[in-house]
Amino acid sequence: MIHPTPRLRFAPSPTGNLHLGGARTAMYNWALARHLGGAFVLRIEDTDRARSSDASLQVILEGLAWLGLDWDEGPEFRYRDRTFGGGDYGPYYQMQRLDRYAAVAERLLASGHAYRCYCSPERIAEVRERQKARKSPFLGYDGHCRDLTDDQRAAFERQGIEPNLRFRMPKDEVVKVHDLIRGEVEVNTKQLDDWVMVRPGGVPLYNFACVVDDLDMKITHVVRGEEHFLNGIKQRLVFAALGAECPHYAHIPLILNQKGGKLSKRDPGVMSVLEYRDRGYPEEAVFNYIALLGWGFSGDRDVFTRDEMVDAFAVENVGKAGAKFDVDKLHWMCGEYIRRWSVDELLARAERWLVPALPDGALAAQPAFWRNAVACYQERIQLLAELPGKLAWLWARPEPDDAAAKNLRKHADAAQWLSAYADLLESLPLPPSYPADRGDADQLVRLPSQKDAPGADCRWATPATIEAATRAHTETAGIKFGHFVHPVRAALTGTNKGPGLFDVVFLLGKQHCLDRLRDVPNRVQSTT
RNA sequence: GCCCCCAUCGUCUAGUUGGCCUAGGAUUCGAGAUUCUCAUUCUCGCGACAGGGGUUCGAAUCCCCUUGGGGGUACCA
Repeated sequence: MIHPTPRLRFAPSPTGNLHLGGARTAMYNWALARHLGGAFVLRIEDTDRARSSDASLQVILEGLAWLGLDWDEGPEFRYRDRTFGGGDYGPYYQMQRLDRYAAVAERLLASGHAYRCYCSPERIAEVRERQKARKSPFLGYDGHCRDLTDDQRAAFERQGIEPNLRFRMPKDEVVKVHDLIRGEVEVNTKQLDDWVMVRPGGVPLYNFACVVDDLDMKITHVVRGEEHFLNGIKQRLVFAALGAECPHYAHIPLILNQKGGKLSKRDPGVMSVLEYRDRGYPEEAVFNYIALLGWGFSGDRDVFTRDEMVDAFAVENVGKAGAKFDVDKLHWMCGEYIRRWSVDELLARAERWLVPALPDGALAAQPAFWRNAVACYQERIQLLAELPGKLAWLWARPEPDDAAAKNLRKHADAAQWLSAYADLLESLPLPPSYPADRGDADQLVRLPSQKDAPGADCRWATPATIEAATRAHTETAGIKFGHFVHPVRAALTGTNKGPGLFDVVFLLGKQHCLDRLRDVPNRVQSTT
């Protein structure tokens, strides 16, 4: 009887980074565990000592934690204010469970399900070459040591050859399995060879260690990539040899890169999840997006919370076809989440990118100012990392880009417009330029919306009053407002895009506005 | 080579027991509206049941073949 409480696990090997594919597998296990009210276990399969590294382990733990895939049991790990892991079925590192594997291996050896193999790697390779040469439909171990006599074995031992342990696969047997995703599948064991369970020296290999652990940890459902499908057959046979029932298996299709091939290191899709974090992808967006890779939340909604996902999730509904990774939609999703945040939330999330980019201590010194600055870009970014670059014109005099320079030259009178406008702004009570103390201006005025701008008694020129004055100015000067705005924005920000012009003027403050309006056109002309 | 799996707009998908599908949503792309630019928002549009055979009164939905993809075939996981 399978354990009554649903128990799922994600069992990565710390031999590389955690990419979106692995994260999705972890997520589906996590979601199913939560959906069923069971436990989510994290187990580290570190038996490949040559390739396992602590760095990889850290990336995996942190990546999972970042995405909010909290594990009930497994390695203990602190992330922000929470501690994950622990549990009564440990240890959760396979290299700490060697005695368990040895004990089970002994059992299998005694029952005849396993046998010692003394073949050298060279001989194995030779066998394979010969098989290939004669185009054998079967490639794999030939069972050379499958039926060694005691004498033969003793002879090998005397030579000092350390054997590995192989699993004695049934010959030509049809194994019928029910996969939660694939349905009924039949596999003939003649495709499979007697695979190695334990290396010479006692470190187990995947298919063996995995079964011992799934058994010991009372795992009820195994959700993993379809590359493990045949492993599922091998593992099922080990469970049977042990007289145990195997868990439910669900083999999900892989995530494909944009060309339809396997995810490779050079594809953006295979960045570590921590790289996504470091590039300013909101974790909710990444979570939401990868949930959609192979699974549909509903017919008419793509954006949902993690609780909603847990509520709706069923492995049976995961598609059978591989899904291609689409950066465009991920980026859209990121923008979608950023726009849904409050401005304060955005500011808090952006801190990590703002602090290193801004002058020392700037953020802490004038939070209201930066709150306004950031608010102007909430609808204009998809990744948090874009913020410093977008805001740079505020503290560094911008070099007009090509499009902006063009706007500055477009009208013959532009230079005059700018200097006249500088005179106008000079007469207005603009807030002082950053980093000077801007008084209460930033507290009183909330950008980019002018809805909650204060009334006429505000001692500062607000975007609304600046706009009114500007419109009046262009009207008397006989300048078309639409034409006027472009060179001004170009002079002030160096680009032809961005926030409303009067938000720009308000944020920039008096001195910077005057400097740029009076200086930039000269510099542009001199460089052309 | 052999084995297994898959197949709806460019992409992610809805379509669960065949009829309500002249195939729905999202994204991308195109057009328009709003507007000081960009962005947001809104409206409209382009765009798919891989092909061929069946079964059936009726198929995107069931069966077969072909084609096309993916995976496996380790002393990796």
